[in-house]
Amino acid sequence: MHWADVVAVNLSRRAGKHIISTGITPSGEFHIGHLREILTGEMISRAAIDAGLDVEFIFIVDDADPLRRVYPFLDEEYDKFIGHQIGNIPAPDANGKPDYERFSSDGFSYADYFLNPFLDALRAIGVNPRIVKNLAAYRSGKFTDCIKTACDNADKIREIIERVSGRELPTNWFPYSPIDTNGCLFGVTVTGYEYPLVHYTDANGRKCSSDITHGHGKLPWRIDWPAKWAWIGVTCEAFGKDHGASGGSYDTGKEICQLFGYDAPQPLVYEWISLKGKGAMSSSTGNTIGPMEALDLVPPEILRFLIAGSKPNKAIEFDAGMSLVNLADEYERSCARNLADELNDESISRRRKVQLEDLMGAVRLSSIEHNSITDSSNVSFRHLALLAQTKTNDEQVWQSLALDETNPPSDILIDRLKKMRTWISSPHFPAEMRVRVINQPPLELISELSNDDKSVLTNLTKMLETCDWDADSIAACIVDSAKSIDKSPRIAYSVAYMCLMGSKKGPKLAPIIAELGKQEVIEQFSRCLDSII
RNA sequence: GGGCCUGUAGCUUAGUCAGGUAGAGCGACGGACUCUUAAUCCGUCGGUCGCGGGUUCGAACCCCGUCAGGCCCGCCA
Repeated sequence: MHWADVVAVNLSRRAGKHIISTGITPSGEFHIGHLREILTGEMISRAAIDAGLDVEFIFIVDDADPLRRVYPFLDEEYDKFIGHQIGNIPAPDANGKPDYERFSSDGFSYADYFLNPFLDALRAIGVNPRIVKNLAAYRSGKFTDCIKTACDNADKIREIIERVSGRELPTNWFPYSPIDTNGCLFGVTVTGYEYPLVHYTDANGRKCSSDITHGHGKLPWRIDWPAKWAWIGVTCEAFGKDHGASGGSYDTGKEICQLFGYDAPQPLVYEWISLKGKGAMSSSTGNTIGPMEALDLVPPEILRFLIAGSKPNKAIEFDAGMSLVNLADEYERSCARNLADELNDESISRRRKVQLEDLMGAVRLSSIEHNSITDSSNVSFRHLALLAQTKTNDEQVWQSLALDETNPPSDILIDRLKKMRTWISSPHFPAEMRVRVINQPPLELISELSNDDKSVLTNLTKMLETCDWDADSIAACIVDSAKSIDKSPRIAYSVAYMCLMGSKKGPKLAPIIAELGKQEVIEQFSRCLDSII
């Protein structure tokens, strides 16, 4: 059974409505690591819906969190906003300076600046969660009951965190952080509590009070999280391994949640996505591929397939090079198979059956539209990469695929080709996929040629001299050059690839030769022949 | 220091909860096809399951130890 279906089965033991939750702090550029958070939750939602449950999928935006430091992409001016809630400070402009004008005119915040493009990417990928903004929830009083419970039970919460996480909290620790009169969360020390007021001193030592029912503050993360479970009614949440480690915030949250009179949601811990050969993804070091950048290169269903096809506890190494080709082609191959039929075959082993079920689940959860037919383009990535490189305009590509007005290319295929062209012109496109023609004899390869190979090459060169310069005629020449000495056309293709591209294999050759021009090809073949002798 | 996760074929991995002949996909190799030759089809090769002990009739799986990588024990999410 697919991992998302396993979670759905577990959820079905709990009656009533299910709320599957995800959450991210928009403190900087989003990257595809964040996509795993969202997609893991979304796929559980789909599986739960398929299992007949009443399900809502939500995305909590943690815009009540403070700006922690001036990130490299920010101007020094942001220094004064450190400790301020990111949903309550201006977004950076093109130069990284705070855009006060926009913030005061339409309230466009730092959090919105990073969140909005991510939401666009989510739509493109078929994810449409209900958005819950944390800051607004605090301000509208959604957290009030939980804040009161937390303040009333400060000692119990302290005990839970100290026992479960094994760390000692400072003596002045308090389970609620008010913002000071400037809106800063840092440097504030709570000195007393008399409902509904908390008394505190700010960074400058001034004594102030804050009414906890007004939402001018924030619960620390380890309390904020279970409080959200309680007021929203979250029944399942997928979260990263950082939260999932024992003694981590899920463990403490599970117990704190009980104080709010609520049972913790079903957890699912997922691993990080890293960039192949570059380690973990990090916004601050620039070691990221943003979801938007990824979507320019990778068809959304393939991105879904990446997540759906790996068990959540497996680390994913993403790279936009050869792995992407393999991933995309695996998706296409899987779509082309009739997995249901294969599964019905009584003779397959139990093991095989499990594998087929998992694959079928992964394909099912990869379609952009829930339970639509698969988003297959029916053309392999490899083949499309080749066509996109050898055909300058799209019409020629469609022609080559035998598509015309009566049988037009699908929207998916049109989108794929567009992305393929972007990918080809990007630095991510792998060198081994690039069609490149050489003009020097590849001496090392040629030295291995047999006598048959040499005769075929001689024949081919001669035949091409009198050949009509179109793909069909050239293809015939290639075949005949081998046939004329009773050899497989394979030999002819192989020597031609070696001489023209320096490899033993390659993309469909005749159209490429046709585009190269007769003189160029014959000269290169001749140079190769000369260097053999 | 304490805890958690991961380690299985060249690569990606299933199988570990419930011990019972190590299974796939890709790649590689071989073959077929007068041939969309980076396609398709058929076939073959490939594994001391990180390492060492233990329990057991039997261990990838359970137990102990050990090595490697990652993570948590922050007002971080």
